[in-house]
Amino acid sequence: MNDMKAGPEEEWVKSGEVRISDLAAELGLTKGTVSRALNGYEDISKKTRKRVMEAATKRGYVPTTQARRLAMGLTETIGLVLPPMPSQPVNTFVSEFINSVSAALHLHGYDLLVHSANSEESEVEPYRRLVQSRKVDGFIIFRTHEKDPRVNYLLNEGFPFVTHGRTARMAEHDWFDIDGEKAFRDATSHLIKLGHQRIGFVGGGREFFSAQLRLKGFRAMLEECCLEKVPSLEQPGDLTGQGGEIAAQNLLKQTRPPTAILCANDATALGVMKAARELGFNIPEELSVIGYDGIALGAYIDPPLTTLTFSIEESGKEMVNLLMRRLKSPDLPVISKLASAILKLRGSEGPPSSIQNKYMENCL
Amino acid sequence: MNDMKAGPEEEWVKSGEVRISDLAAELGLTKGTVSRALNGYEDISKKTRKRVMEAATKRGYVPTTQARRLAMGLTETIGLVLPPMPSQPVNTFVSEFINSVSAALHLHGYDLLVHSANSEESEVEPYRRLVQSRKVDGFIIFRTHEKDPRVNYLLNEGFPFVTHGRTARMAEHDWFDIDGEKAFRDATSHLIKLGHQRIGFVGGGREFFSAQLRLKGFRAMLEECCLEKVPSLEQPGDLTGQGGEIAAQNLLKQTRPPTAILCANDATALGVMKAARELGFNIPEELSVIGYDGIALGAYIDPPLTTLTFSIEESGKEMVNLLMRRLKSPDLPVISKLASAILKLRGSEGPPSSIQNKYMENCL
DNA sequence: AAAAATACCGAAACCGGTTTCGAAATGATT
DNA sequence: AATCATTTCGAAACCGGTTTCGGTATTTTT
Repeated sequence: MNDMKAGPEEEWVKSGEVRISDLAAELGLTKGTVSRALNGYEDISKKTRKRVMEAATKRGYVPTTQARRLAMGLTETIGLVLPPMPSQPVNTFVSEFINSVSAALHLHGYDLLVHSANSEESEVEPYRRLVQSRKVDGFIIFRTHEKDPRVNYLLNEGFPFVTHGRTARMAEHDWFDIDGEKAFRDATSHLIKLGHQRIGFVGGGREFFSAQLRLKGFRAMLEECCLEKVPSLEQPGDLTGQGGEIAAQNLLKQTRPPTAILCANDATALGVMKAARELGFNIPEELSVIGYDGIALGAYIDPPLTTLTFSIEESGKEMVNLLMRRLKSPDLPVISKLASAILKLRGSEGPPSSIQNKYMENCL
Repeated sequence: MNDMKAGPEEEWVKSGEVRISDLAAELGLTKGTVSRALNGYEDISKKTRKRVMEAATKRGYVPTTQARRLAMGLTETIGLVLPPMPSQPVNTFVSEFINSVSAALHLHGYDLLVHSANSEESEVEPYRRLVQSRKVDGFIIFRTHEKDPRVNYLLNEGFPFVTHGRTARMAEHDWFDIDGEKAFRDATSHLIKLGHQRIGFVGGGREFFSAQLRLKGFRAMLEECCLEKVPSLEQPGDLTGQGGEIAAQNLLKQTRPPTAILCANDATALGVMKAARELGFNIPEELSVIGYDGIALGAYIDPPLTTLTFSIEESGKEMVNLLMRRLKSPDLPVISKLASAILKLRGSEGPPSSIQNKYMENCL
């Protein structure tokens, strides 16, 4: 009576009511024959196949996934466990990543199971549960640690997975990563060419391998340009805005504060900028800041955040490719892919206010 | 030889190798008996039950999820379809939401299947596929439209779901929502009390019901305070930073620009602030800006963004509760829950530079 | 035209569980 | 001691598909 606007009333059977046995009975065939007809087996005559397929589309038959998967002995599902979210999640990365992974998996007929990690239990526990209950065929892991218990567990189990980021055992598993070392070499080089000589660095937690590599790139470029390494200019962080604030305070309250700060990610950079403002530093005139991640938000702040950026979509796609390959042939040799980040100049960096290039002439 | 550091070598059976039939054979029982023993049926003697459970834990038996679900005729899986991401996703909301939903589902033994929407196909297509292939028992839907094709489809199918946000057919389905109308009444009232009389509004797309309700709250409070409604001060947006920029330009280039702008979400607010800066408006002295969402990043910009905020974790939890109830008893009457947002003052609003309270005395 | 090869489909086992039903063993009742 | 009620478990069907194997019907070969 009152649902006239609910759209055109097509002659519509409710979805998912017809089983393969119904179809078989209707056609005077057996389940097996229908199944083979639909799955393109060669031992079915063209005539019957056509008959079957027409009946299938007409009746809207779609195989029950659970049953098919049970029979075939696979789940066609990939697990992704969200790390416990920090209290201040600036994780625009995560949703984009999930999106791209999910889309890429879909092309292969796979589903994405997203599981949240309970921070009270061990990090590997969710993985253990998913493996034991056979809910997934493989994992996508991100935010790797150098010594990663998840990686250890899965390697030990011989369970397929791909990581976003390297680990101490990267020779033993497939991985995809952004070349953070090169990225930070580039960023550091950029700052040096602008004339900076005292450059600060705010890292991620020591547990994250990627953060270490970024630090490594930073140090390498300093050395290459004959700039002395000042330990007090290297501050630890935790990849959050708050961590950035604290680190920046430590840096800027020094007697000789840096004229530029490199940050392990954008959230950190935002914290650094906040602290800098509060301490009266103008950005970029008195302090250059560069982040890492390329979050869209960075373009909207003042000044827009210069950052190292990469394609999350590509990351997801590549990782899925690696994983699919592994699932198909578990014994293939381990491979990996290293993509590079690009420096997106947006305005939070510039030449230092007082240029003193006394060391510069020694280098390029 | 070289894997000595791979952790203590426990005497460990590879996970997931033992089936219920193995267990049964080992115990001299049948599959059925073992199954009933493990599932707490009353017709199993305490002695056997104990024997079975001990053997199960000893051998590390965990039932294969696929098989159990097939037998029981349910998937214990909830689907969540990500809307096609705008090119500039400031979607910190999404990852937090996924996280909280996933965690809540886990408490009920349910899994979360995250599916990405292909922007080239119809919005309901992913839902249709998931329903037909019987991959999920229900859906979590967010970002509802007033006339939402997804809702129409699922209602028509009689398929369980809960929405985050209301729809035109909200009387027919369970929903959870934030009271955006009240939120914007509050925010508007706050601005009026500060002395603002020309207040701009940047909405979301007209397709989003929530954006309409926010507009409604804005208008209602204006009227309540006897401020005239100026159509040109209501600008459409699209919930992105870019949309905010354009809308702000339209507002601020008017001969009598507003002294405050309310935004349908934080991303929009960031775009507004950017445009305002570029047009030479000081925030908050010459222009107050208020957003909606409470994204953590808002605290790190300059000035920190005042915003309407709510608990995403609570949202996820409540929605899962509603959905679980529905799955248990499909015929229960529809219920809904309305939570309220709170105005988090951070600094992007203040009194207008030139206060002209000529209308104020008529009202509270 | 008989024999051999091929095309095509039915029957049945299987994936790994759950659940119903009935029978045997045990205990309680008269 | 015979009858009845309970406890306890085995047997088998079932969930909805896939896949192997073998047997007709048909075609090809000689």
